[in-house]
Amino acid sequence: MSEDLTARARIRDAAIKLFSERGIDGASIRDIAAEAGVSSGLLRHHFGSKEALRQACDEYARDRMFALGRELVDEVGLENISLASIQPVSFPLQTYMARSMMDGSETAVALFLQTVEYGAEWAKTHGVVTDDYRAWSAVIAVMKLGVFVLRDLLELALGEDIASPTGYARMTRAFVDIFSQPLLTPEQADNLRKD
Amino acid sequence: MSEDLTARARIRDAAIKLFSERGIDGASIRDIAAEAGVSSGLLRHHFGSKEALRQACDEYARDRMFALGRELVDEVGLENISLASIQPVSFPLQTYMARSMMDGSETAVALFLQTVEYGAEWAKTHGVVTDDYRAWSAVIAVMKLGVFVLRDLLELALGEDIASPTGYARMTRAFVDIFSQPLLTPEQADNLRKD
DNA sequence: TAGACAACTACACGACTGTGTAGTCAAGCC
DNA sequence: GGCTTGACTACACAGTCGTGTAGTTGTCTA
Repeated sequence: MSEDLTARARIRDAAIKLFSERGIDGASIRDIAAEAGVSSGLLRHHFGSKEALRQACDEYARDRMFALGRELVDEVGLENISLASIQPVSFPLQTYMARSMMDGSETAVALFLQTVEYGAEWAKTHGVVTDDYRAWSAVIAVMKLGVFVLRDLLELALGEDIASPTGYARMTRAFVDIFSQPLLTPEQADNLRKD
Repeated sequence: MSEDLTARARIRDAAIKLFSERGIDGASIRDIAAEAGVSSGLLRHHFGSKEALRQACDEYARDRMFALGRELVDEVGLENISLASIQPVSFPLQTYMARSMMDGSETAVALFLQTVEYGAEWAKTHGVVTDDYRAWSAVIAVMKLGVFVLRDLLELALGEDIASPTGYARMTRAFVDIFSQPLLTPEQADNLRKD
């Protein structure tokens, strides 16, 4: 939250931080203003209302994430993206977006539905075996969001910050381990499908 | 919320319902009292404070879930439990517990850590391939909780209530599909592990 | 130099929060 | 009968919330 940002940008960054940590209702405009080092009146002057501030944060986070994605693809090409390299910037944005989705914000929910749609298409064209691509994609999507929304619990279980290099590596490897081996045998799967 | 329950039980059930839907901070004691059909003073008379009410709900939900699990194992044996049969009763309790975990309640967080511990042991004894059982179990646990905490989003994507028979079946089958086939090839997994 | 206008602050408002207090009412016991 | 006790309600209190309003400052420009 450096001083060379405009007050408007500092307010927006503070809002993204506190909304992420406490949820929309849990972060008051007075807290956000204090975090940004301005009066609550100035927040109101720049954004009009708490709801408008939240919308501005949503759109900023969404556009910034898209821009980051494009930059990365342009720079290094799609096939050899290093997850670790984008993490420091994209992580707070993803965390905010996950929380905003949970709180039902319009822009965030639209992005979620779009992601589910994309995931379903991906599954179709990549040989995923299911007869309900939408459900498959939706469940994957909420499970992924769970990691962001329940970050505190995850860190408690791991004993370290998942934004730290080692914590992030442990989480990433766990994902790889989970999604590279089947947890159910074909027989177990068939049995469960009968219920 | 039937009338033949004691007022204390009605308040507790109403609290579990509203805490689940709106989170701890989002549900006021006046709303809970109204949902239970009593005055807010009576809520206070029975539970002393909002915090104590939340603790009572935590312990009730935990004990009830344990009891349900025991009953089920005693009745039908471990190997042929039908998921659908316990769903109507256990679902609200799990939803409440997930939300309470997210809100950082002590009893709920303790249960979460216990679950992660149990999951790690399960992975060890069931041939899961990973060199960080705790991380593996923790990530699985938060992903599973994500489904409860982000239930609204999931239902929006599916277009139906996941407590409905068809919605619940779609979700369960998606889980089966996801966890019965690897999403990453061994080569992809090895590449990601190098990051 | 005067005026316009954006950036910014201070303060008061009504609504809602959890909590505290006083009191009513009916059932059980001496 | 009187008396205690637990279930229950009504209401007031202080604090915090989002919002509204009035006013100050500084900078650009006609």
